[in-house]
Amino acid sequence: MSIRNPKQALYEQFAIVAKALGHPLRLELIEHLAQGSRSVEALAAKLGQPIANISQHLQALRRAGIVSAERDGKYVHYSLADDSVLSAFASVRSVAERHLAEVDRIVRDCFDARDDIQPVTREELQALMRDGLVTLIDVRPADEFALGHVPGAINVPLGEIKAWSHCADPGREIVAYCRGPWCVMSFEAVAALRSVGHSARRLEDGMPEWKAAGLPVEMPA
Amino acid sequence: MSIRNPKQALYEQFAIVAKALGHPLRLELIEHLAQGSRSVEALAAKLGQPIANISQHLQALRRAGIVSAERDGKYVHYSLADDSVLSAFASVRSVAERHLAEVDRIVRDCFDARDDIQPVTREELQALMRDGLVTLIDVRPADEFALGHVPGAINVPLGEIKAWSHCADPGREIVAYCRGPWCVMSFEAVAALRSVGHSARRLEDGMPEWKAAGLPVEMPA
DNA sequence: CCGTCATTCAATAGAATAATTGAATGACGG
DNA sequence: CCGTCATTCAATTATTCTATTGAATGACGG
Repeated sequence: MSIRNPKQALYEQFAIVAKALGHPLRLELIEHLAQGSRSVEALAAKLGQPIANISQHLQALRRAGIVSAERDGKYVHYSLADDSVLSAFASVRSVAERHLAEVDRIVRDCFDARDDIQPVTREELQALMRDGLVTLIDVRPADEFALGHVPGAINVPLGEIKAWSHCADPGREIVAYCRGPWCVMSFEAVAALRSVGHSARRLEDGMPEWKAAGLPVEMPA
Repeated sequence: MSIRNPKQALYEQFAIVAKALGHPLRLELIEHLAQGSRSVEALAAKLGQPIANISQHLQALRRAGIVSAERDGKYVHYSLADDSVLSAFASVRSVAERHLAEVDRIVRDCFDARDDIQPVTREELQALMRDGLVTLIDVRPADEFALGHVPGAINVPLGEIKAWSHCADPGREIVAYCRGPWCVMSFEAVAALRSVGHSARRLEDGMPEWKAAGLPVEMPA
């Protein structure tokens, strides 16, 4: 073991944080925790993974200071340490988006048919909502909607989008949002709505980014 | 191999980037590359590591889109892909600084004696330089100074600081900067200058951050 | 065309990480 | 106090990562 100067010791700590971000499952955990705090069991169900595996990944994230855990009776609720985690995630994503050819390829293959849909910015949406010009739908599952959503949004989980679209006013534009910038749900919702003749667009990013931008969040009683 | 949906495929790419940041040596490479582009050999010398090892780490960084390589005759010059890398590094650092107790400990143990020195902000420094009130020194090695420095700064590598301090005007405040926020050199320079009676402070962050903020950089012919 | 030199590749051994399984812990409810 | 249930721990195996060594590549200079 070589003698470490303070800088190297610090860099080892920074590396612990980066390493904790360096696994797709853990990134997905962060995305879900960004919606609100969750028990181990709930996260395991969302990700379709064994509980012990999720528990260990969560502990890795906790050791890196990325999430914090709070015991509540039988359950342990995990949540993101703070918004700096989201911004670290966003920075890493930005590097990948700019410089990895594989990211380009995936986006082209899977999202390209939909890239003519210019996302609505948060400012734009606020203006549209203020003027009552659009219907805003939150396509996340009901439990995530319940943990906080954009004021005025109605919850239409992805599975119910087809049924809901028949009742919606066809002359009114629809804006959809979900968990975050690369969450497929809002892409799919917009595609489904457009396929039955609705005018629909995505909101840029998702709920966590809305909240991190300091915009109001509605929480059901 | 399980079937991957597009989101998981993207998250694997993001994880590649984060994983590449997840090693202390690679973080140190990024710090050095942030000063300017470098050959493999030069980086190996700076880090005191075998060339083959550095070469492999650089290739890991390149696969993650973090650095780019350009052949120039016998030499291959590596440089940072762009400023998004610096901001990713900064985000990771920020998470570690906020949430890792070990980072606190290291900073307390190694930098605490100097924490009464409020760093000078970039704006403050610009005003002070405009009014000619301070002497600005760049305590990095001469080769890094040559790759770009703050206009008006004079190069006083750390080893020469003691000798230089005798010639410096004792009535004039000195501001020192180096490679970045946790580069020890400017801390040590300030400590050395204060120990011989000078009034000295650190600039916040270092050269790469100055440049990333869009401020002017002086490059010798 | 050949030697030199910077860099990369290939192969190895050792260390760390990931997923799985089953057992242990710790808190609630009767 | 006992059974139940959410979570964590411990142990195992397979995989990946790291550092080192020595050989291969590729470009320059004579």
